[in-house]
Amino acid sequence: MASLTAPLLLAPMRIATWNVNSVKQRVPRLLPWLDERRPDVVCLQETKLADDAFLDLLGNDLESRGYQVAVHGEPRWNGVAILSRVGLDGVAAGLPGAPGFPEPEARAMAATCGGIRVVSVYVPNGREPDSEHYRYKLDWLAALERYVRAAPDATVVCGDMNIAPTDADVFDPAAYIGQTHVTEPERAALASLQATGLHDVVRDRWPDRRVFTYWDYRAGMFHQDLGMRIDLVLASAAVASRVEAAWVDRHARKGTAPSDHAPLIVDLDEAPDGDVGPVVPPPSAAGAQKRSFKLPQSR
DNA sequence: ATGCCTGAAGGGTTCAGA
Repeated sequence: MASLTAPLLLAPMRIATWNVNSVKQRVPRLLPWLDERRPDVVCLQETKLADDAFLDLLGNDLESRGYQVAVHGEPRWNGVAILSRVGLDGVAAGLPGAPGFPEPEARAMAATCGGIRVVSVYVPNGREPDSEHYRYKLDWLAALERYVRAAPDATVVCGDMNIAPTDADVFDPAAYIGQTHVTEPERAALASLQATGLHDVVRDRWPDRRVFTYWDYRAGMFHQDLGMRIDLVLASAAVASRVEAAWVDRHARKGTAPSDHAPLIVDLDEAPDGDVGPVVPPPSAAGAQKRSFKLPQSR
């Protein structure tokens, strides 16, 4: 009876991740976005809601769309969730051995969806280099790396890493010198995490593009495309080999009451080693990706 | 402008975010 499960494990699958900056405020954007993009698995960050409040707010709307829901939140800050309509098994809230500040915070959860171990993470901000919060961030990242090392072959870490991997991932590297998100220890921690065998699938797909996932709300930063790429989908080889499209859904950052982050969308092919060529993203995303390059602007 | 906007909790403001 293995035939009942084997095809399911190889089914095409759309995984998305989105720092929504309060799921309560984002309901008018989240639900239409789910209907438009139809992701099979969604990792959310910064839900900013306790678990019961999340389920009271969205449980029915998500169930009616076919999603099972796993939440790990707090009343006020942080909070992650995983939505899935391809199974939601082995749900684990939190990150074993992760430090707190001082208490453990709701910054990670994992579940197995469609045969893939999916991890939704909201890495601590770090605030100021060398601060207690910065050290907390680095310690937390070390716990994440330990977790990934013990994870199954098919694993994907999705979320807000709060680190720009390289200078190409910030609109003006000079403006960020000495700031969190770009310091060498943070980047080294991220590189070490990736060195466990995780592929940055959006950058892999757009190696030379200006690709951001976060734009400050202030001063027209999004309109000028002055942002950072700090949200990542990091896929193990078994998952990365199936990627047929990986892009930033800039459309979701536009319009009324957006999050300050855009979602990432990754489509997995059904064939692990198929020879299907790259798939062009939907028109709205293709247009966004074709924006002309701009010189970095000083603030 | 060393938080320009947004959100949360709580209370007439402060903290947090990247």
